[in-house]
Amino acid sequence: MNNQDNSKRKIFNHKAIESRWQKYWEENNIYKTPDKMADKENYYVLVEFPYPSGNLHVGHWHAFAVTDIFARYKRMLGYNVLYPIGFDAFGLPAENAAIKHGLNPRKWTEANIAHMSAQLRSMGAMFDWSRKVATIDPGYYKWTQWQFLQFMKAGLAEQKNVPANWCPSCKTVLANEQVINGACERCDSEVEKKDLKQWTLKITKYADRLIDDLDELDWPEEIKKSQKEWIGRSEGAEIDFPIKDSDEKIKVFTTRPDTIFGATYMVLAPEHELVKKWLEEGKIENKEDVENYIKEAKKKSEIERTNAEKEKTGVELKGIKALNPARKKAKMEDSEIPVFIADYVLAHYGTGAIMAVPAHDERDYDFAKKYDLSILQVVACGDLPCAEKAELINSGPFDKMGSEEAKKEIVNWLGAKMTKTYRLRDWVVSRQRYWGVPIPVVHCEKCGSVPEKEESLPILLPETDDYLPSDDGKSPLAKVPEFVNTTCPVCGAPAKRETDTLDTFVDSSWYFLRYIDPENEKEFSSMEKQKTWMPVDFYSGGAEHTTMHLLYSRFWQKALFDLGLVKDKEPYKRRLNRGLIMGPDGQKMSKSKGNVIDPDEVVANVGSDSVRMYLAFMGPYNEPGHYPWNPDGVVSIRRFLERVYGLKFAIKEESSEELKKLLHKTIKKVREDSERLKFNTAISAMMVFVRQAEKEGITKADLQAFLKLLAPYAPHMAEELWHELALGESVHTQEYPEFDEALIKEDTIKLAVQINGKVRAEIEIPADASEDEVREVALANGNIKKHLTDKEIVKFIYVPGKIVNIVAK
RNA sequence: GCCGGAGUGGCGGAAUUGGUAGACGCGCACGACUCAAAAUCGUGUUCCUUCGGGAGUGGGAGUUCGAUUCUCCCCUCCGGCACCA
Repeated sequence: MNNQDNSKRKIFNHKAIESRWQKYWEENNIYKTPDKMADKENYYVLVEFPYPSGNLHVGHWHAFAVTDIFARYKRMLGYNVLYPIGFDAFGLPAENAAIKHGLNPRKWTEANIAHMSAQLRSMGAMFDWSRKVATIDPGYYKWTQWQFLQFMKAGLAEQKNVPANWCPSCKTVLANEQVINGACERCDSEVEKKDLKQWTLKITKYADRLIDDLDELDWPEEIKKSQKEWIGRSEGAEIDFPIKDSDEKIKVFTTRPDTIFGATYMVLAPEHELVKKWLEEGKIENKEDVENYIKEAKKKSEIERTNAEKEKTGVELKGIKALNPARKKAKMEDSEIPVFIADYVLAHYGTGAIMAVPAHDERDYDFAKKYDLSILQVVACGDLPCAEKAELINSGPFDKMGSEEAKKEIVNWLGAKMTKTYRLRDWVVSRQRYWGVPIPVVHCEKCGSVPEKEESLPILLPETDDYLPSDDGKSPLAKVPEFVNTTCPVCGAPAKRETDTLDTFVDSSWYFLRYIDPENEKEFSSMEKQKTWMPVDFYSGGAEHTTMHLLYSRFWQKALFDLGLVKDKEPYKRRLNRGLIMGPDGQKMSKSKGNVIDPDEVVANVGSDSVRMYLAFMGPYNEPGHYPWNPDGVVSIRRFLERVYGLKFAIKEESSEELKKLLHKTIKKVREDSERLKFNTAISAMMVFVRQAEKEGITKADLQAFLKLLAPYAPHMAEELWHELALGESVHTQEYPEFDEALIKEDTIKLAVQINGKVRAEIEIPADASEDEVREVALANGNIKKHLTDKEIVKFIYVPGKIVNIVAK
């Protein structure tokens, strides 16, 4: 047997305890969350809902079980806490499984949801299952379609030609956010650029607000910064450069209009409209060279083209000359400048054309050197090329003016305008795959692309057995005639349905609004419910969603806000990016590495409480570090819980003053650490307390207080002991214990005494001792005396309650 | 290249406003128990040491009575952006 008499730990049967209390909680509806409770404030704790894959993994436990600690803690503090659960259930894995194993994606997904739900219940989390949401339910996606229609009517959703990212392996387009280093986010295949007609959402219209509204959010700075950089706002001017002997103009975007007098040539992207036009009109003398260059540029992948290391190439458009508008207006020499095409200028950024200022831009400098173009310094910033802002030179009327001032002055003087440009592209939401929400649009020969009637929603995803995507960019839905052939909702003539489905990130852009009103058949989420729950108070999720889900759903919320459909312009008040659990070898868990930890197995061995508490103990929850799973670590938490269980045999009538003090210090520490998500140090404090209580015994009242502290961390164990000690209904409906400030204060304190910054002694003094008293005690100390022999005290420093430092020579 | 964040024992980590660096846990060592092992309990555990001490939070300088904490320079790792005009 594991339990000998010398052990204070007591083995418990975690399986019996878990099933007993999980059943009890369910039968008594402990976690059913009302929309309103008298004299309780609502608090909404959210975790990104999972994709229903085959099995729960450790990452799911880390996400849901540890956040559950926080939710339970808030609940005990007196909030009416909503902690919902659901499934983000459309998406490629189901479809790929269907193709590979001949399964039905809906059946496959629903089976996974059932299995995962059972696994999730084993966590003993305070999920309110009555609010469960799944994006594949017609009752849910009806509203996804409905919101899409509202966006369409508001001009926020439109079908247009875009340079789309095509994944040749998934055979669908992807949004920019879903292309990671030129590869598909899902399958890692290299993504191709194709011009395709796709449904897009106008997220770019919200670029400024998506940046500016970040300021009000209680989010980690690194997330805000990443989003800002992803949106990539840059402020500058749009300036027209006239073409010589023509009415045409080249519009450029520049952040440095102050350098315009040094623009000695221009560059257009090879795809620029004007190049096409001039070629057609026969204005370009070296037509063949130019056409060849364009062809070559097309062949290169995006990654090749945007590699800064690569030597710059380009071709001059012979027969075309542009005029530098500033030099011309100031009647200066050399206002006529050559025009090039070069692939270092990108068609989809700014205006697709630049004024090149080789003296003050490294890229332009390299290019000018290579093609022997003139380089003219116009800012006194040092050795060329230099981009620092400084006083202007060789700039006619603007000489001696500083860069910043000159920017505005020059733009004004030229009659140009200041403007902003963004890296962010519109969100391409159509997917050429089966397992998603059908886009509720009908294409009619007469009426064009028209929205479905709202009363026809949901447009159900049809049953089929051919899920194979095709190379021609058509969704498998195109192969289901009963689905495709319909009538126009406007004129009633025969028409064809849109066959693309929506990106799953659309489904997840509003799920938190459904949790608060899951049964509503009239609205996607009523204003009334929003008033009680929104915005989300605390949102925990993975760092990988920073520029995907987190950005999309903020946009979605803002778009709904503008339509008067939601009450908040931001969906999430506080956001936390969680860390990652690694394999025992410190590597990312993967089947091929054989370092995957199966939570079911560990839970079977040591119990749910041990697993959730170990995951909370590994490191600070609010720092997205990488924490290796230590199999011995989870066992150590189990040992801790056995000590806790053993405390019921250590109950005595009266406990020591010391233990009482320790209890109140522990309450303070655990409470504060839980609030700041430092569950690791909260657990450490509980361990210290338990060690002491075990040693000297504890009163029932003190144990009761401790169990309340433990309850959010080890809900089953806390409940078990609560009932064994006959303390009342459920520990989880109790109020959080308060600490007594008077008990935390010490009468005497231990003080380190340093000589010249080195600790030489430790003295014990009354907490309210005066400096003179402290000095007396310190100088009387034997070791201090010894170290002060032959030395003169220069200075005596006493920082009350902290330290004594004696400076001696 | 630019911008963030981080770097602390063998390992995960702690140190809330500058005040005894290494809490708590893992691992390891020794002891108790045992025929023995495991388990358990106890003790120790940053490094060096002539046992007086000395060094020490990536490296180097600085401010301070005192620096993991503040300032400057450098190195490494992680993340975001990157031919973005």
